[in-house]
Amino acid sequence: MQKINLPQGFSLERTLTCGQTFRVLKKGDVFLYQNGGSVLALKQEGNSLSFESFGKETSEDSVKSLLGLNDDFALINSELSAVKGFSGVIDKTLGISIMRQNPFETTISFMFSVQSAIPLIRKRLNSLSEIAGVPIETTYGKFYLFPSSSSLRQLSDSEIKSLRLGFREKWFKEFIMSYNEEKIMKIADMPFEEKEKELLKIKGVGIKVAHCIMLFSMNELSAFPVDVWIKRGMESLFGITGTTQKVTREGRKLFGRFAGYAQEYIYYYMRKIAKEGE
DNA sequence: TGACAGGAAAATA
DNA sequence: TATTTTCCTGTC
Repeated sequence: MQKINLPQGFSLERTLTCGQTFRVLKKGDVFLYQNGGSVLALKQEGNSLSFESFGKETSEDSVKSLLGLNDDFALINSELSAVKGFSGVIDKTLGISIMRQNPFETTISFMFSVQSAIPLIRKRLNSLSEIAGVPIETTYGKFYLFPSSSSLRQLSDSEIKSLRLGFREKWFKEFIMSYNEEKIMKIADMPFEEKEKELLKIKGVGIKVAHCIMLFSMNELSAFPVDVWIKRGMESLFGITGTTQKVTREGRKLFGRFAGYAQEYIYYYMRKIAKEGE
């Protein structure tokens, strides 16, 4: 068990459940989450984060990077609150950070997210992991690692069918069959525009999913994924409407280099309001 | 039970 | 090039 001092206001719960990632297992006040080939048991107590690693050992630096703890939240929030009409949103969404996830799992996750609500996405990803992933025993229960590309290639047709991916199935098959880790890593190192262009070449990856991949797994904090919630938010907060392309462009222009953080805040804020309205 | 939720790609103009 | 239509599954 190791401990990390957290930045002021950080919320593990909000960060893991705000929608940027899916395969989180909550066991009481402990969250199980994969990092590389190991499973982390994470627990926050005030400004302290304790973590225990199952499988391979995990360094403190690796946990910090995963959870986006190296981001300068004071700077980010001060820049974003300079945007007229936005500080009220920040006040209600404090503690969320942008995680730095694995591009392979992130691409599949958001490919699965197309025209789907979060519980369904989670179900698909968990089934996939149970079918083809390695189980890791922890003191909090079993956790399946996300499958490697090679084990996904070995799935039978009936196993893939059992995921009930619908029209996403052909994208998934094509992606795993043509997946090349070197190529993805090369894309991750490209400048923003080229990255976006390359990601859009993947079948099943449109502008929203491309921006999710860039923001959550390729260190592009200015990416601005636009889904229905962001459209609602941008309209009600700033009067910005239009196509996904247009809202993406205007959101990036409005918020600048930390637009991705603004996006997470808006997403969390809009969903929270929607829940409270029920 | 039919309406509704949710993005990408193909079709159309 | 910009707008419209089609694609699937799950939930209520």
